[in-house]
Amino acid sequence: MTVAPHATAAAFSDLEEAAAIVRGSGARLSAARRGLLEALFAAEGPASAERLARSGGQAEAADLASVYRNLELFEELGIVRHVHLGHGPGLYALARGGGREYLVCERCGEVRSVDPQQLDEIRDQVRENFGFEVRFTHFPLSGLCERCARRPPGGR
Amino acid sequence: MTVAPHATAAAFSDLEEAAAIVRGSGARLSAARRGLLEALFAAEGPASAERLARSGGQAEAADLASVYRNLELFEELGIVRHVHLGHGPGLYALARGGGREYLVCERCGEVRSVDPQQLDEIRDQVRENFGFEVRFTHFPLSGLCERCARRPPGGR
DNA sequence: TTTTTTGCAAAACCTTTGCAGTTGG
DNA sequence: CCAACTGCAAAGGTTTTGCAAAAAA
Repeated sequence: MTVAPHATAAAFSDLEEAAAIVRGSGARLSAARRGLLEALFAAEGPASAERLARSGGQAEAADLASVYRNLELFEELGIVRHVHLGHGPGLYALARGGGREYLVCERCGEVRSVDPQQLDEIRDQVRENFGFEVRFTHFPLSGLCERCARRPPGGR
Repeated sequence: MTVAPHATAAAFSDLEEAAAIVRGSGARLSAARRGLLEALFAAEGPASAERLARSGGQAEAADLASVYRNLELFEELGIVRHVHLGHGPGLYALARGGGREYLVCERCGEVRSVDPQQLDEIRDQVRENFGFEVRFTHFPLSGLCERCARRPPGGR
């Protein structure tokens, strides 16, 4: 239930800068870590550990255990963030640009990624009514997309 | 990712009426199912399959596979609903009284269950801005509770 | 009796952990 | 060289599936 404590968002705009953060933390920049950074920069959206392991550059997929360990490290360093979009594995993405927030359709699985400020009005309202400081970065805003909301329930 | 299609919420107010729904659907009212219904009615809040299996009335815990199969059946019949409150197992509760919606604190795990109408203002706003029909019955509204929001990040 | 349901065992899925060997600095 | 890191293998927690035996109608 509890979320991993993540450092304040790191500032980096390319692979070299991300690598520098790793080195700067005292951790080693191994081949596996470089490969994982490549995979993260190559991904267009949040990707599973499995998918990142396969796209690391090398022909053979990287070891999943190491991928998870390194994603955890990167998350502590503020390079990566992970999100749970419904059921299925957690998805990891670079923690750039203030982060995205997510809306997911429970019925069809459609994922909409939005800029945090678009949700500020809603954030204000939840804060007023419940004292909750809402964020949809780790668990998304969940509901029915426009299309699914129009179809009657039970329809798949 | 996709959510099980659930029938329109069934109307029942005690174990006998829930049992009648099971029978009425053509399914058999076995001892295991009666025990699971008892466990559901005895639970004060959403409970894991594991916990329900242990509290079915009998001394020995019910078989988990059967519990999951029956919870799925009950969900199709509109007797039960399940919710994912953060990490950890799914939690199951009777689908009575229009259902509750949930706010969960990402940091401390605090769960706040609220009446759906308390969220109508927020629902309206999300519908206007994104066309999304939001509901926090299956995946909760996630954020920081008042107390945690005041503590600086990284503090566990 | 016949069809449904159970209980057990096994597997599937995602993630974590232990450990001996390898590698980065 | 030595601590940090990897790869493999195994286990952990949750949920699903296959199947023969048991129970409901």
